Amino acid sequence: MAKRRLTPTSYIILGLLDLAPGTPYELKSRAASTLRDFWSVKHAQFYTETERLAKEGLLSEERESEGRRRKTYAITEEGKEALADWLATTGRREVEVRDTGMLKLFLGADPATIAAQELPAHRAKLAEYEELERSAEQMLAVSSISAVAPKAVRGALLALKAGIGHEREYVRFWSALSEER
Amino acid sequence: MAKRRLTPTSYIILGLLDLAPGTPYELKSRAASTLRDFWSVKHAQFYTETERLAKEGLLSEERESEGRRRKTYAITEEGKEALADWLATTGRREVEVRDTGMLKLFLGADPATIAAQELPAHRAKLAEYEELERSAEQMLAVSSISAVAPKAVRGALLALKAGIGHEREYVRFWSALSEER
DNA sequence: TGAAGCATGTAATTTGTTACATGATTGG
DNA sequence: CCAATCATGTAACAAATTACATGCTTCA
Repeated sequence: MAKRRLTPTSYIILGLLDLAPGTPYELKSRAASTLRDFWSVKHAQFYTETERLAKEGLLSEERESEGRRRKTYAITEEGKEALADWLATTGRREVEVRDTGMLKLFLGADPATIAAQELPAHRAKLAEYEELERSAEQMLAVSSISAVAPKAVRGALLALKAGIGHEREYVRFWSALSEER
Repeated sequence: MAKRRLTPTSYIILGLLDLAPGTPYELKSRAASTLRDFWSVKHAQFYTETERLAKEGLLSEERESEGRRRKTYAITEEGKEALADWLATTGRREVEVRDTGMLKLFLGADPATIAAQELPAHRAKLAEYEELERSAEQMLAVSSISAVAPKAVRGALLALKAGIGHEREYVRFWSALSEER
C-alpha cells in the first residue's frame, strides 16, 4: 500500500469523519458553508477521495445491503493517527487567496466595476458569519455542551472569527474603491 | 478551434503578456511575489498554458532559430479582447482562502502550535508588503512615470494594499491565539 | 574545473471539474 | 400526482502537480 502524500482534501475528509461516520453525501453537507469558504471541495471529490482513503486503510467502508446501497465511511485508527500527525506537525505551510475579483483588479480592471460586485457579496458574507457566530457562542455558553465539544468545534469557531475579520477588511477595502471618482 | 472556458491561470498569462511579450520562464518570474500570494501558478503551467493559448490564437509564438530555441509569446488582438472582456464582466465570482494553518485550526489542531508557525510568517509577509508599497508609491510619485503607468500597475498596487490589510488582520488573529494559555 | 544553482522544457501522474444519470421526497 | 429539488453516484475530461532532464553560468 504505497504511501502517497495526502492532500488537504484528504485531511478535510478525515477531519469530518473524525467527528462522526457518514456517507460522502453527508460529508459534502458538513463541509458546506464556512469550510468551503476557505477550502472548497467539489462533491465528486467526496466520492473519489473517500474511496482512495479506504483503499489505503485510513477509512473503513460499510455498504448498505439493501435499498440504495449507500456507503458509510468511518475513520480507522490509522486514519486518526494520520490526521493527528498532520494537525500536530508544523510542516509546509501555504496561504493563497484565490479571489477572482482581486485578480481582476490586479490585472487592471476598473476598480469601481469590481467593487460594485464585490462589496455587496462581502457584506452579505459578513452578515452570515456574524449570525453564525452569535448562535455558535450561545451554544457554547451552555457549559454542559462546551464541556464535551470536540476540538474541531472550537476550531471551527476560531476559524469563523478569522473569517469575520477578513470579511470586515474586505468590506473596508471595496468600500473605499466604490467611492472612487 | 473549440472555445474552451479560460481559467484564471489563462488570464494571468494573458495579463502578464499584455504588459510585454516574454518567454514562459520570464512570465514565471513576473508572477513571483505578490501575485503568487493570491493566485499561484506552478512553473510547468507557464509552458502548457501558453501553448494552449497560442493554439487558440490568443497568443502568438516566436521561436529563436539558434541557440536555446526559446519560445517568446506575445498577446494577440484576439487575446487582448478576451482579457478585456473578462476584466470588464461581472460574472462568476469566487473567493477562497486555502490556508493550511487555518484549515488545521478548523479541524481541531492546537491553536498555540499553529499560531507559533503562522505568526512569524505573517509578520514577515506584512513587512515585505509594506516595503514593496513604499517603493511602489515612490515610483508612482514621479508623475512622469505615473502618467504612463498601465492600468495593471495601478491594479497591482491596489491589490498590494488589500494584501497589507489582510496580513495585518492575520497578525492580529494569530497574535491573540499565541497568548492563549 | 567542478559543483551549485539558475534557466528551460517535457512527460507522467494525480487531482479536480464537469457532465451525465437516476432514485427518492416533498411542497403545491 | 407532478414538478422541483435533494440525494447519490459514476464516468469523462481538463488542469495542476510532481518528476525528470539537461544546457548554461558563475563563483569558489
